[in-house]
Amino acid sequence: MRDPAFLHRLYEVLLESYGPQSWWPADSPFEVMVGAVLTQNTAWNSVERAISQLRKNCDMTPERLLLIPEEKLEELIRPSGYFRQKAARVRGLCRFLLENGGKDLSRLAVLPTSELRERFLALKGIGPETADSILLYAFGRPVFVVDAYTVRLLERLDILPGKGSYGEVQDLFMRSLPPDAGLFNEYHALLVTHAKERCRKKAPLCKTCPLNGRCDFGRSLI
DNA sequence: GTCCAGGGCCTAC
DNA sequence: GTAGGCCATGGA
Repeated sequence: MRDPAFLHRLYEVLLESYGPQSWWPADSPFEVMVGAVLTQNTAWNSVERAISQLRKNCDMTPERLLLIPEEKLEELIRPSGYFRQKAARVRGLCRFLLENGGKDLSRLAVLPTSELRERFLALKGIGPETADSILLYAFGRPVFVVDAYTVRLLERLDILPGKGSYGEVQDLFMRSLPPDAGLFNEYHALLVTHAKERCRKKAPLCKTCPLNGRCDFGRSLI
C-alpha cells in the first residue's frame, strides 16, 4: 500500500491532464438515474442514443416513462443493449420513485446516505456501482463510485492491499480523501476519461500516458 | 470475425 | 463468498 497522498497526487495529475469533466451528462437527476442503469456494461455513445429516443417519447419523468408500453420501451432503449433487462430495471426504478414522492425527490433527499443506498440496492438490477452513481450524481452525496476501470488501474499500479473488491477499492478512496461530493464527482469522471483513452484492456502498457515521467509514483501509470 | 463497453443476477461449488 | 455463464447492441 502506498502512502495516502498517492490518491491526492493521482487526482491532481489527471485533472491537469484532462481538465474538469463536468459529469454527469444529463438534464436532471432522474435522467442521471436512467442513464446509470442504461450504461451498465455499455458504452456511453450507445446510452446517449437510447436516452435521445426516450426524450422524444416522454418528458423524462417517472410518471410518463411508466406510461410507455413495455415493448415500446424496449424498442426505444434497444441501442444500449440488454434491452429487456434494462427496460424492466428502468420501470422498477420509476415505480420506486413514484412510491417515494415522484420526480422532485424531496422525500428521498432527507434520508441519510446509508439508508438511501440500501433503498436503491434493494431494487432489482441496481448494484453497488449503479447505486453509488445515483447517490453521487443525482443526490450529490459524497460517495466514491468504483467501476471496472478503477479496479483495473489500481491493480496494475499494484496499490491494492487485497483482491480489489468493490468495497475494498471504495474504502481505499474514501479513507484517503475528504468526503467531498465535488471531488468524488470529478475524480470518478477523470478515471473513466483516462481509462477510455489510455487504459483499455488491450492496452497493457500506456506509453503515452500523461502521468509518465511527471509523477513520483515509482512507475508509470499503466 | 473478434473484442470490448461507465454491471448485475443467478447458479454451482 | 466467489467463479462462471448470461444478458445484447454497436463501435473499433
